[in-house]
Amino acid sequence: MAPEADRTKRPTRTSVWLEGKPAGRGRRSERPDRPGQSPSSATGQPPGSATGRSPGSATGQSAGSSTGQSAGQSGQPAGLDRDRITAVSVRLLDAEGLAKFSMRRLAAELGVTAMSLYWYVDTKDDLLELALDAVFGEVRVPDLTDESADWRDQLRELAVTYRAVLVRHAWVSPLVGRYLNIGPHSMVFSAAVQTVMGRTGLGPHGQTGALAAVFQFVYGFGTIEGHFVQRSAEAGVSQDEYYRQAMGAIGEQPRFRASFEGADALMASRDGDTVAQMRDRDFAFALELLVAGIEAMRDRG
Amino acid sequence: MAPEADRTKRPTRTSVWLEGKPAGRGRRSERPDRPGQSPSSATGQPPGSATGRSPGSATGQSAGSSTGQSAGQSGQPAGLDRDRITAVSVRLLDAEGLAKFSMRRLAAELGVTAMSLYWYVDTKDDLLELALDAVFGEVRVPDLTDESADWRDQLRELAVTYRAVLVRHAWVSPLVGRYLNIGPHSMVFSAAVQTVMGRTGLGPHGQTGALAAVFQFVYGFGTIEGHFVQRSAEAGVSQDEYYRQAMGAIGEQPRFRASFEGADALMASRDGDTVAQMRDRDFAFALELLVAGIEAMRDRG
DNA sequence: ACCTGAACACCGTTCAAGT
DNA sequence: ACCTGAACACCGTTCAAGT
Repeated sequence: MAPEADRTKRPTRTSVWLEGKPAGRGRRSERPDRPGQSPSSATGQPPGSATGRSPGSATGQSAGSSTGQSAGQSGQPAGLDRDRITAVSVRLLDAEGLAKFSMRRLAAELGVTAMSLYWYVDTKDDLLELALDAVFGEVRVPDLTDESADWRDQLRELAVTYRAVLVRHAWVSPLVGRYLNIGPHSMVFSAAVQTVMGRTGLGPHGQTGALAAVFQFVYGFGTIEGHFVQRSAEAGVSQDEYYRQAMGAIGEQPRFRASFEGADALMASRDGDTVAQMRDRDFAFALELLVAGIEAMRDRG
Repeated sequence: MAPEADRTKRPTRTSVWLEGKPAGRGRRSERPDRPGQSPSSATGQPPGSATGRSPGSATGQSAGSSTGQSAGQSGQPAGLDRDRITAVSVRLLDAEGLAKFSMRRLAAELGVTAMSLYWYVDTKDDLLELALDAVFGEVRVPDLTDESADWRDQLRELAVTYRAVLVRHAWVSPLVGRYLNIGPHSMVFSAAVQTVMGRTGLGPHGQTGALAAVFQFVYGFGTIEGHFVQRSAEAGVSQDEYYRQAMGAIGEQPRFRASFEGADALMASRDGDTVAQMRDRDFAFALELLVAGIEAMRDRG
């Protein structure tokens, strides 16, 4: 048989978590060539549960350069491993954003050439998947064995903790859409979500619908909020100052004069609140709205 | 006075829509150097309303190469303008995705060099903002002057049409978070959203919270759905086949055996439905949940 | 007024080679 | 086993120059 045209350069394999070798230390794997995109992405949230091997502290502190045994210039060691690479990736993504994150930049931070990284991961996407799952390790999952707990409280806790992750790590949002999210920490989170939804009293169809309502809302909210927080920080001003400047800039445009009463009214109704307070209040209200909505749909049969 | 250090290469100016010259044909503008990020990004949705100059049909058909008067090799004309560039950008973004969209690729499609484009826009970001607003021209806005209309129907219509845009153009989602969204079409949409929220009977604070609940949900839902649709298309298989393959690939992994009953149960409960049907049902249920939630919060005072 | 060529400072990734 | 240098095929953008 003639060699099958070799299709594209890289055989499709949609997730680091679907590698040949199980626990994944180093070593370029044999790339099982599996297709796929998870049910999570079809319905809005991942399937089962899993155990998590912790990747050390994902959010380190020193943002200088290579910490520890750097290899200098020539040949060997350098003390790399997936966990360290992942941790430094998270730090870099937090500090400089997804757009500026590159294999070369990361390698420099680790005191190594870009090509060294390819011993530990197959692609940049693999690295981002690892970073993504690492920050899902930050979610606080409620005690699911507590039979007496109110599902409303558990749902609120999951929503709040998911929002916090999205805001702390603005780069997470685009990746959630991009990958399977079947890493160990992601699985713990989505298993918790499903368990809690199971306690609402809704039927199976209602559960998936309500799950989408709640967590797609949190995803959207946290995404926009994270962007805003990051932009203000990059501009070196407070969120309130940033907000004020933006409103001013838009208001100055003659194009917008006519259509600006709504925003002005909103501005006026602030009553001295900060944008952070306004956002928190919106989030809290929306969450109560969703809980009330679940109850209403349940009572409706 | 000495020249003020010249900060970065490009003075900050956060939106094409905040250019010096109003209607924006060609000509590198004088870059007013304004700061800002809109209130929309703080609260989740833009401010006022606006009128829209239509950029021709944003979604053209011929996906070959330069349509019409191409300049060949040497000097002049080429028949470029912002509307044509925007329309071709949308076509290219739809066909090949945000990741593959480049100034050079677009220029080739227009039969021109990349540098020509910089006569019409200052940056790639400007171009993406124009494309983004162009597809917001696809939203169907309900008749807001109809006093007898039910706000529930109008809210559903806006949600459905926003979802459709996000799914048809998967590249829209990351851009919504990135830019101000103060283009004419975006403004029409958000003004409609605010008008309809004003009819729910909620107080001002409730309105912004409920607005976030509904439209951040739609944003999240449409984002994930758009990704899934695009991935299936790229893989050249139906959505159902794609879903099946993904489940199979994950299920094969021993790591996931233990944690897979939940997903299996979900799989079994499908009863022969397609993933598209499941998604539509989830969306519809979530939307009714949100409407019921708004009513409950309103009656709660 | 509108378009181009060459150049700068980047990318992700492959491959053959070093130790 | 782990790391590197050189190279390939790309990026966005600037600048001086063409017509």
